[in-house]
Amino acid sequence: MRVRYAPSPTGDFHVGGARTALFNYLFARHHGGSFILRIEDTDQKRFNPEALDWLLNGLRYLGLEWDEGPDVGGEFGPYTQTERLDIYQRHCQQLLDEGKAYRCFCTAERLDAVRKEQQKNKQRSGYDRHCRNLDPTESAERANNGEQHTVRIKLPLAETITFQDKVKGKITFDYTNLQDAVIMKSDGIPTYHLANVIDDHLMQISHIMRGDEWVNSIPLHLLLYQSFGWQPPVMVHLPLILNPTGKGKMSKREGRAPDGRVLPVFVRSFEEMGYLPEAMINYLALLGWSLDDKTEIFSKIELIEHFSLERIKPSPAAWDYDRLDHFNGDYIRQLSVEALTEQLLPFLEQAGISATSETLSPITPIIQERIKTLSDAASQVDFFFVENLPDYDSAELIPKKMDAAQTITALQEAKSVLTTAEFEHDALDSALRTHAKSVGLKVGQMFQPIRVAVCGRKAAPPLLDTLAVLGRETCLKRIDQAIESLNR
RNA sequence: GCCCCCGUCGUCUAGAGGCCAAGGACACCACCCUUUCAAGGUGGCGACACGGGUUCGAAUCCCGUCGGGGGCACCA
Repeated sequence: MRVRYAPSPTGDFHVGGARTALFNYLFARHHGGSFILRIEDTDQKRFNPEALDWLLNGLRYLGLEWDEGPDVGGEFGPYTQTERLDIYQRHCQQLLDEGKAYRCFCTAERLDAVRKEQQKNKQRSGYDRHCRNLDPTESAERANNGEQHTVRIKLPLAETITFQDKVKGKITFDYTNLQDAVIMKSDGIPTYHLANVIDDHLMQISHIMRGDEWVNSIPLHLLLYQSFGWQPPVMVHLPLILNPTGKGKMSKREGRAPDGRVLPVFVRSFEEMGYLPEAMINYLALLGWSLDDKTEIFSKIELIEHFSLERIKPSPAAWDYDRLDHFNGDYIRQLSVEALTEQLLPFLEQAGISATSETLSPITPIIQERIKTLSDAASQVDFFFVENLPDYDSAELIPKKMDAAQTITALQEAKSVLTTAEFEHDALDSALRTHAKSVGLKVGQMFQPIRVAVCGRKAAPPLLDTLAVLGRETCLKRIDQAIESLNR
């Protein structure tokens, strides 16, 4: 089994592409086959020099290592199409010689005009086969004289083709509805169709696994295989990923949620936001594939073990950010404190918080179940790392059914406990509870003011652990500041 | 417009004629736990697009309608 992921380096690495790469990878690993990376850079106009790095880094982040590719080589190289132009030329010439393809001298202007006319007359748009029956000798002569031309494949004029797709099942096309597609552009670079077919054959690809948007070109590709006398690979077309709304295929550009939150679509963005590769892979695998009616969490090893083409669904699936967040939170909670601490450090630094393994590790366990992404941590731990809190919001400081004066009293009572208590969870717990009770306060009436005084907000990690980490000095100082703020 | 594909809770899905008065998960709601926020637990809301067949019996098979998606480039 040999499969390939063959992206075009025109833009950033999209999660849709990542899903395709993942399925190819899982299939290869499941069967002990090879996963090949091929760069289809035949579109010079849209080529983006950064795209290759984005792609390679993205695949590495996801942990989808490839066996053959542009950087690692392999016995079927080169793996970048622009380095294989002579191969395409040779094969194209063969089709020309055998009369299976023909040169087209039509100008872009003429093609435009034809298309416009067809649209005006509500006819099917497509090439009118103007050059199809040019005399071969004349055609060769004009080409030799340097006349600009493309090469088009000669489609059967009346024929129907039926083939099997592993996901979709039987599909039938009528060649009459298709047109003589360009296989070689006038600059001597092949189009996707030609290069893709030649490479898949030469690289001995056994299964073509790619997005659904390609099904319409299967008849053309099949004709190409047939023209060369080659056996086509097994076709596997993966359902498209739709926008969260279910409307249209997932955007190629990052969007924004109604609340202003960025909606990432690039692998790089998810990485930067602190999504764990394990969670990404788990989520991605379940978009269009499932094992059974209950298993949700899969490690990469388990995915490899269970993956099968038969269980790929034919219908498209909408992207669900909430579900991804759920998976990511789950994987974050599975991490050891040490591992999570190390993963968190770069994200905190990014946010301008200078934490270290030593200062962060006591905090990690108390925020672990409160974050969905690694970048969420910054806004949760910030108060541990600042010298002075921003001004207090007295509405938060003062508990319901209490006033400023009562709150000040509560804080003063708390202070008296914290001045002497041992700064450790259990000791603080019993000391504060007992004292609150003895001065006639409910636990919450004392805890809320302390929490806000110390953390600067109501929604915060567990209080006692927080106090213990912060230490006596800081806690007392912040409580004083809170009292002062209430007196103002 | 033409061609191809798809159609189970809002979303991801299980379901390959009787095991389904349709199961799980996310989201949402309620309750429990609880010092807040989470996490966790329990419960709830919620779907076979519609209409015809076939069959003793259909979410599952067939046809049509409707809806959705994709493709119709010297882009991939």
